[in-house]
Amino acid sequence: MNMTTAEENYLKAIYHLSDGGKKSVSTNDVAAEMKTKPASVSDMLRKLGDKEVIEYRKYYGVNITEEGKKRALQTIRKHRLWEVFLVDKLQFAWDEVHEVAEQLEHIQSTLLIQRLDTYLNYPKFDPHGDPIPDEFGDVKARPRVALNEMEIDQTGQIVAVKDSSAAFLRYLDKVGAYIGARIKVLDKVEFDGSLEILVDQKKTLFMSKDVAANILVIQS
Amino acid sequence: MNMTTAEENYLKAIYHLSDGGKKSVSTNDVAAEMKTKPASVSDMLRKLGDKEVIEYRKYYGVNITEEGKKRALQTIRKHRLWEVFLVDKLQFAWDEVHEVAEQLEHIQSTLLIQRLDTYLNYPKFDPHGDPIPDEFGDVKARPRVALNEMEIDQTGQIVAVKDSSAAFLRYLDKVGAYIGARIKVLDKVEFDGSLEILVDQKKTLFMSKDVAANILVIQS
DNA sequence: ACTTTATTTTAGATATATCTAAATATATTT
DNA sequence: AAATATATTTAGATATATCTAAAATAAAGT
Repeated sequence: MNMTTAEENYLKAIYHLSDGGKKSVSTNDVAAEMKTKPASVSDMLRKLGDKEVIEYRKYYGVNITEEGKKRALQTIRKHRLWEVFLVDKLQFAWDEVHEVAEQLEHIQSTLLIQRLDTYLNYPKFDPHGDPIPDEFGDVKARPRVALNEMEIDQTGQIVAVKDSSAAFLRYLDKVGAYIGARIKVLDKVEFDGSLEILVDQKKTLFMSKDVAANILVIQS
Repeated sequence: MNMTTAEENYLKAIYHLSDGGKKSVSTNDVAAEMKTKPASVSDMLRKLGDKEVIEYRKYYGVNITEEGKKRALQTIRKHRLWEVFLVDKLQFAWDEVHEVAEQLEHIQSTLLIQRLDTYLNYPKFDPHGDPIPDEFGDVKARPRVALNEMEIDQTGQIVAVKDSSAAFLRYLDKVGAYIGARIKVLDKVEFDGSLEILVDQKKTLFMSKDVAANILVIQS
């Protein structure tokens, strides 16, 4: 059962919005994510329901099925492999690749993806640090480390905080070190363990060892 | 003015059938080439005519315009660059690449094609020996050599004959050495200059120096 | 519980790309 | 020049993917 490009894109959006199938997703949320109208989403949900990649109850939103999850992960796998190709081989910057990868992910050829994977030497993470599912849809979770444990020149992405008090989150927000931010350790002061951090390739900030110890990072 | 994948494919077919814009092309011929019905072709020709990439007079077939030629050549350029990528980098066999390249050629990104061209080291010919147009649509003609002048292990494609008498063409047809056939010189006999030739990677045949001298080949 | 608000679906369009069947135009034959 | 054959177009469907406007349903507030 083949899916059109539009169907693949909707399924991917539902997968992401549902946090990998954990939550159910509303029509309105899908419409916002896809930058289209709820009416169009209703049409598409009916179709995806018919294909049994989602479970669709009218007026009550959708849940992705196991089959749907598998298919979404295959599309994500293709997207991220192409991103690695564009950055590693064609010298794209990591923020230039998304639009092109959105197109490339819909190319249909199992052989192509196998060969590309081999050619790229079986990468486990894309240029944004996101994990690449294997051909069975399994994802390798990247171990999280506290920011203060990272070495100079190492890069990563902020994924969580240990201390989630409002005051701490306000501070993080203020300095731009939000969840999802790309960071690089520019310097570490031996005396007090404080760090100099580059956030999103533009903003530099200093933080104490205690603050850094509360920020969890996946390395890339 | 953007074109859909279907429009690009029709335009490419018309470009090939018209021999690069030299002849006009009939609706039926396009239908046969596209493996579709003449009625569908009529619809599409009207649309391509509106976009001024072809000149369309009802009941009298089409001629491709200069703008249409330029666009067809860009699609061909992309197709052939992707073929080089698939063969050189991903280890595809030259007869496995067409279907995938048909999809890849429609990816829209000028930067992607520039970078791919650079990455592949500006190839001038694809794995089938066909020339790759440059970004302005200019094509480097590959010099043609007589088959008897080729060395052992050299490969190429039969593109023309010097003696085009019916008898000679009948002979070529009989042995499978038609225009467009891929050939490889397996052996040359020094005594009489006769050759052993592999045709289309399957059929071996022997031919005299005189016959070979009348066959023109582009090398690949 | 009833009313209001927000969300979601349906109905009816539009645009692309295709088809079959019927009509029409061109080309060929006698 | 009329009849026949071939090629081509038009008319009317179908399927996908989208939209707007109206109707229906669910959720929230009083």
